[in-house]
Amino acid sequence: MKKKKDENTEVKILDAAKNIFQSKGMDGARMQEIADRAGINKAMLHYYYRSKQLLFEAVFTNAFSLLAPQLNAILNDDSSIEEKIKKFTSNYITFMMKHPYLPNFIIQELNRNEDFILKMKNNTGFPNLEKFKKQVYEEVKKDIITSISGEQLFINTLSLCVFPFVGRPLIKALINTDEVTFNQIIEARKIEVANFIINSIKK
Amino acid sequence: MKKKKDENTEVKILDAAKNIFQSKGMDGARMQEIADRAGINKAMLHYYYRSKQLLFEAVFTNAFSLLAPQLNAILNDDSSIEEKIKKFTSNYITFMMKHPYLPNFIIQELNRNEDFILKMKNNTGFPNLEKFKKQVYEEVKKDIITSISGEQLFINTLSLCVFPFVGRPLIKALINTDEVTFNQIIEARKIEVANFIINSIKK
DNA sequence: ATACGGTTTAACCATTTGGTTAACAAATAC
DNA sequence: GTATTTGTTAACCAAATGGTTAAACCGTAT
Repeated sequence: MKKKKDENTEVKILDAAKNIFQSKGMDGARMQEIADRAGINKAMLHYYYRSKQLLFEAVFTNAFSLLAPQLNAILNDDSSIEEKIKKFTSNYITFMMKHPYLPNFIIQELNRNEDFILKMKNNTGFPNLEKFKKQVYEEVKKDIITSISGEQLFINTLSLCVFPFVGRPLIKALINTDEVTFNQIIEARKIEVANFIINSIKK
Repeated sequence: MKKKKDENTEVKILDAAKNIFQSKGMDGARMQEIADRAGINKAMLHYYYRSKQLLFEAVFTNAFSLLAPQLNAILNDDSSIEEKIKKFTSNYITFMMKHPYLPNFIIQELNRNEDFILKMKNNTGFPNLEKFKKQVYEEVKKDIITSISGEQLFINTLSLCVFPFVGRPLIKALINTDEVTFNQIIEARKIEVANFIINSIKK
């Protein structure tokens, strides 16, 4: 089987690249460091991925397509807004606790190169908010929840879930707490965030 | 007056460095680009600030001390929690609309080098949450607001204010909107966020 | 006028960095 | 078995980059 070796190497490279890019960013990452981490010669990086830019894009796309379906699945299921909020916050916070590097990586790199998101948008599976927005509109009309736009509710929910991960060092310093306690606070948010939101919008 | 010239240059450098560092980050910034932007010779950067690292730290400290007092002022004044939330969200969002680069810069660089925050903590004027926490505790006890910890309420408030600026490109893509509309949404949040929070915690 | 201090510049330097090459190794095909 | 393709490496390269230096500049005091 001739594929054995190169598949291994290709995966090893991607894993190493993931690790380095996600902790140091595109600009901070060094090709040599990626090669070292993968335990192979630097030339192999170019053999499999041609350039730093392309290797980076592979990592980024990979990371993004890990995050996007999570959003989509919940936004488009058939439960009520309240149910959706509960599922979303709990799932998303759990997910990010497993991949704490991810949100920051994606946000950081999207800020560095805004055009990047366009490539993602063209991918199938890019999250679509239409159903959620319509649903919010309906529930507001039926007086189930207070008057709020789908966009604002979505931004609020996303902010409450993601920001503690992105702003971790800042928040940790501001509330003057250590790593362990901070993780407990995050853990508590799996439920707290949903309650906070629902408390706010439920009539 | 011999100070005239160098003060000008020093300030010109800091301004240019601010601009470059805040849009490209420490790793992405180039000393030559900073010099070009300041309209001076690259050697001057080292004459006034010795190294890239020190120049960066000057910019960072500068940026941070622009943000910190904002927090402190509101957290330590004598109004009720509800008043504080209102002031805080409105002030903070207004502030960030004026400096849209700032939150991302600070968060990005704190993630790159977590030790950095320690230096900031030693500065006088680093925000202190004690009063706010005590106040939340009291208002919960008096049944003015629902049961919530000061930390969680603070994290929620900060998240709702800051995240839309940090995650701007991502959110813009997700809610599928253009720059102008997005700015309107942000503008609306000056009031929306406070209402959202107060709705949630007020009994 | 001249000597002196800080300021500014062009040229230079060592190192790092992304990327290439040419030769070697190891499968696979014939 | 041998030719051929694929995978891997060490050595190399040019460009970029942070930083230095030595000389020039310029306002001021003597």
